[in-house]
Amino acid sequence: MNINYDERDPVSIKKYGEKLIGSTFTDVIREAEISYELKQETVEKVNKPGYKGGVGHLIEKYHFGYELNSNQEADFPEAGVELKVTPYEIGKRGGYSAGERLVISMISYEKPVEKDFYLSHLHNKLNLSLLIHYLRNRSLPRTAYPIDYVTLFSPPEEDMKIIEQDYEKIISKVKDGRAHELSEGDTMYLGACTKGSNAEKSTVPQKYYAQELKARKRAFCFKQSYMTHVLNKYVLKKIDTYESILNDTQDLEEQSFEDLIVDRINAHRGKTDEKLMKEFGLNSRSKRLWSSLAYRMLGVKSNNSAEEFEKANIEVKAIRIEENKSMRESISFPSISFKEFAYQEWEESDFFNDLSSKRYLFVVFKKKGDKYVLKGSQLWNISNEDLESARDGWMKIQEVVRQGIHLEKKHSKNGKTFSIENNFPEKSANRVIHIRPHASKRYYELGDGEIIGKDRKCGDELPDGRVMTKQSFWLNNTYILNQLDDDLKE
DNA sequence: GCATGATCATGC
DNA sequence: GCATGATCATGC
Repeated sequence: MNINYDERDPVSIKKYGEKLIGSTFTDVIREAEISYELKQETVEKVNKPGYKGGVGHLIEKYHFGYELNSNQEADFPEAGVELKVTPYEIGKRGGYSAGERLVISMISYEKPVEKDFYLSHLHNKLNLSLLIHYLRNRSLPRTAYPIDYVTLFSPPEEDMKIIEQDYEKIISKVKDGRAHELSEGDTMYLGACTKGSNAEKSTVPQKYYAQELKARKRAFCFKQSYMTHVLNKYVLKKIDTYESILNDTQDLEEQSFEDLIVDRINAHRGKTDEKLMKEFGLNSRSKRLWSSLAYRMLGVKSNNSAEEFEKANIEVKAIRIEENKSMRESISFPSISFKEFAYQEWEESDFFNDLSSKRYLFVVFKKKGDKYVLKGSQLWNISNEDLESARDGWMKIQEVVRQGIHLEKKHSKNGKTFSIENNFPEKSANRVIHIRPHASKRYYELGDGEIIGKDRKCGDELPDGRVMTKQSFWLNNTYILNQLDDDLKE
């Protein structure tokens, strides 16, 4: 490959990058100006199961011809362009999503924070990126992944406003010596994600602001949900399907996005479900009713989704509190694949990624007579401390799966029915999470040849080959109730 | 009254 | 067809 581009010109860099479209990483290595032996070695190395985050390096080194640097400047300083090689995936239902969050730069605990976002090194790095998207298909070796899209991307002004607010929120924790309280779910589009293999190895003193307190190593990133939006809107150029909550960026001059959405809901405090239904012209008592009410209060007219919420991974969750102050439902997560779960690291698990980066907008209704009255709303995400508790529960459940779960038939007293009991920790064993079935029918293959249930799709294979009904992690209803602001519970 | 396994039912 | 919000049934 003849390396030929103008490193001062973003468009020239992009044009040169576009030569990659249609290639795989094997092709990139094949074109490199290195010995045959080294090429062989490189392919082998990249395809090893544990190989980390390096396919981007192949492109930097062999296609663009520069050595990687981890300095604070952009990769092409004269053009102000940062090169980002990042995966995307095609879901079961044909939707496109970002494969990962996009890491931008480390958060330093050793230097004073840069107070002005627009003058910060971070802004310099995220202002203009050359995104190179490859399709990740886990059934193929890594070097066979195809490079499909090359796109210059700058966050639009309305996003930059929110990114700035996110930045302020993150640096104010660092500045207060509270970096140990940072969490990716604290913010909207720009997150503070963990870095390093795990908490034991990657916790360091907050040298500049609180030497005595250690905090997890973290980096600024664009959240995965934000990158999914970028992929669909700017890379694939799909037509926008989500309504916005913000009318224009003016909305953010006076208050933060968080305050704005909570205020919009809270303006309706004290109204009954009946009254709200009438006000918004909703008449069906379907299971969508509660979230529909929330979106209408937010000013979203048609859908049960909003652009900002999709980008920020905010989920609207209606919470109904009974007259005895209990809450019926726990909050479910996508079902588990036991074979993956059994030997996964916590911070690489789907559950961790989901739980730590997700935010909920709780819209709380309290039962009064035969009606529900709106108490208000609260934007919530799990604290770092509680995430540790969840980790503890997760690991105990994982241990049961590794040991080989006990499954036992238990007949009811009259002998007419039976259930399959397991030895997962019970709900009360962990403050934050529990595990429970989530499928339309039960399905078990008990290993002795006995099959219970008809629909194999409702089951999930265990590492030892047996099958049990699909299970999900749930946030305990008692925990959620405990997290609500006092005035929402009264 | 709650825990736990099980299932319903809507909407994409 | 499937994910997921919602709810049920049994037993303590």
